[in-house]
Amino acid sequence: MDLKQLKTFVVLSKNKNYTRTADELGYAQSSISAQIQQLEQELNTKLLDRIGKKVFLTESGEQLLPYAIEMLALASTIRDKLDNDHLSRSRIVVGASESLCVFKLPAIVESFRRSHPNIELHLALIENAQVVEQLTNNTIDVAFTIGNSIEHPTITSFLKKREELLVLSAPTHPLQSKKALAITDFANQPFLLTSTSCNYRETFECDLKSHGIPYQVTLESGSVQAIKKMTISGLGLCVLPSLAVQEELNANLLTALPYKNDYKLYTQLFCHASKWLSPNLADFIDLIIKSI
Amino acid sequence: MDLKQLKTFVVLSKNKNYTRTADELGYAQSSISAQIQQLEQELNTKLLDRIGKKVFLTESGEQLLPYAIEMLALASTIRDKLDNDHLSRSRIVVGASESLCVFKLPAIVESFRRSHPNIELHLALIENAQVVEQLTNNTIDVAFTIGNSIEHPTITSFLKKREELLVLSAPTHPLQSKKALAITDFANQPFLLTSTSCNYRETFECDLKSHGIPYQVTLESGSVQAIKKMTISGLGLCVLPSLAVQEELNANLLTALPYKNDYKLYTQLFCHASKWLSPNLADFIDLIIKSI
DNA sequence: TTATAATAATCGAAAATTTCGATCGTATCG
DNA sequence: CGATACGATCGAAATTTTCGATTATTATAA
Repeated sequence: MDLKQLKTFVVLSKNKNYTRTADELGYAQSSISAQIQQLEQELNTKLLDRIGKKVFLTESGEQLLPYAIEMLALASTIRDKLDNDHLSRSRIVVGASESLCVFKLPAIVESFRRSHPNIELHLALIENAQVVEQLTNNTIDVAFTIGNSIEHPTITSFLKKREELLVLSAPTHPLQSKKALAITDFANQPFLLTSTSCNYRETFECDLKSHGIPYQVTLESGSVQAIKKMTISGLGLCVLPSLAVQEELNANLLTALPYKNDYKLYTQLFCHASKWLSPNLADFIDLIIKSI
Repeated sequence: MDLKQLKTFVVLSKNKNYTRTADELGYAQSSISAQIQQLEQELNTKLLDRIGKKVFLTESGEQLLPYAIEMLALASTIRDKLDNDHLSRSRIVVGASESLCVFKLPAIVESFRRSHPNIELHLALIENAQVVEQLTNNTIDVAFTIGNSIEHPTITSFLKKREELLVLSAPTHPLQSKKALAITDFANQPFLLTSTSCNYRETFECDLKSHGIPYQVTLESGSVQAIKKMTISGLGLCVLPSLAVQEELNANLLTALPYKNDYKLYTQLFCHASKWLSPNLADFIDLIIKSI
C-alpha cells in the first residue's frame, strides 16, 4: 500500500474513468490500471467493478475510500507541519555563560524573537567546561560562552573574540591612583570573586597563586550583579570581563585598575560539527556573530 | 513520502541505530540510509543527526514521529477493516420476484444469516424485465427471479430451473372433474390474476388471446396470497407456479387442473458477468443453488 | 598517540518496479 | 453491423530500489 496508489484510487473514485484519471494525474492509462491492480492485490479484494462501460466501487472500494482520503489528508498535514516548522514552530536550546546571558543575550534574544516570533528559545546556563559534553550529548543546540579557548575536532567554532579581563575597584580605591600595577600590588587585597568553577576567577587566581601572592576572598558569589554592587560600595576588588562592566565604567561607578595582563579569555560560539543547522538555527548563529 | 520509508523511520527512531534497523526490517544498512535520505529530501528537512556515534532525532524528526506512527496505524487499520470485511461487514443487494421472496427466500435468508451473521442483506422486489437493467446499473448484486428465460451476453446465469405453471381451482370447482382440459375449456371463466407485468399472467393470457378465448379478470392483485385465498373461496381460477401453491395442494385447499401446457418459465439466478464475486456473495449464490 | 572496533555514508552494479505505448477485447451507441 | 469509447494486457524502456563493498568518522582500548 502506497500513498501514490491511494491517491490514484481516490481520484479514480471521483472520476470513475481511468483515462481521465490518467490525464489528471499525468500517467498513462495503463499505469492507472496497474496501480489499482497492485492495490487490489495487496489488500486482497477487488476495489472497482467495471460493469459495461461504467466503473463502480465495490463494497470494499467504498470501505476503503474514506480511509484513503484520511490517509492523504494526514500525509498532507505532515508536509504542512514540517514545512511550516521551518518557519514557525521550532525550538533552539542555547547553552550560555552567565555573563553572556546577562550582558549580551538579552538584546540578541529580543531581536531574534522579533524576527522569528514562533521559535521557542530555551536558555541553559552552562560553564565552559561543559560545552563539549553538552554539545556531544545534544542536550544543547548551540553554546555561547566566555572563557578559555576551546578547540575540539568534533566541535565547530563560529566565533572567537578575545575578551579583556579587568581588575576593578570603586573609583575611590587607593590602588586606582597608581600608573601601572604589578601582580604583587594585589597582595593581601580583599577580592570579590565569582564561584570557583568560573573561568575568569580561575584564570586570575591561578596568576596570583603562581606568584605566591596572598589574597583574601571577601565575597564568593555566582551573581555578577552582587559582586559589582559590593565593589562599588568599596568592599574590595573584583575581576570581571570588560563586557560585564561597560555600564558601570561609563557611569564612573567602577574603575579598571591599570593592571596589564595576558589572560586568554574568549567569547566563543559553538555547535557540534555534525549538527544539522536548521534555517532557524543558522539565523540565530548569524545574529550572534553580527551582534558581537 | 511512502509508508515503507515511514516505517523505516519509526523503527529507526526506536533503535537509533541503522544497522540494527536494517536487520530488523530485512534490508541492507545502506538501504536504510537511502530511505531516510529520500524522506529527508522529500520533506526538505533533516530528520536525524548523527552526533558522534549516536543518532538523534532532529526537531523535525521529533515532529514527524507521531505523525508517522499515526500513518502506519491508519494503514494497519485499513488492512484490518478490508480483510475483516470479507468475513464480517458487507452488504448484498438481492433483486427477487415476489413469489420467490415469499416461497423460497425466507428459508435461504434464514440459513444465510445464520452462517453469515454480519452480512447485511437487502431485498428489492423486481420483475423479470428489470433484471438486465438493474444488474447493469449495479443497483442489485444478484437477481433471483421466476419468469421467461433470460439470456444476455453480459449477464451470467447460475441457475435455470423449469417451473411448472399451474391453473388452479378450489377442489369443488366443476372443471376439476374433467380428465384433461384444453385451452378452450377456459372460455368465459373468471380468472384471478397477478398484475399485468407479471410473467406468468403474461404467458397464460397470451395463450388465451392467441386462441381467441374470451375470459374475465375477476381480481387483479399483486399479492399471490390474496389470489390464493380468493381461489380457495371459489371465486374463480388462478394461474400460479407450482412452487407458490405447494402447501395448498398438500392441504387439498387447491387443485391443479389437468391442463397440459408448454409454458417456458424458469427460476433463474443472475449476476452481471463483470461483477466481482466477493466470498460472501459467492457463498450466497452457492446457497441458493443448493436450496433449489 | 595509535590501533581497533563500531557505525553510517557513499558508490556502482544488479535487481526490481514502474511506466509507457501499442494493441486487444468488450460494451455501448448510432 | 460498424464505429467509438474505454479498460485490460503485454513487452520494452525508464526509473527506482536494493545490495555489497568500500570509505569515512568517532569513540575506545592499548
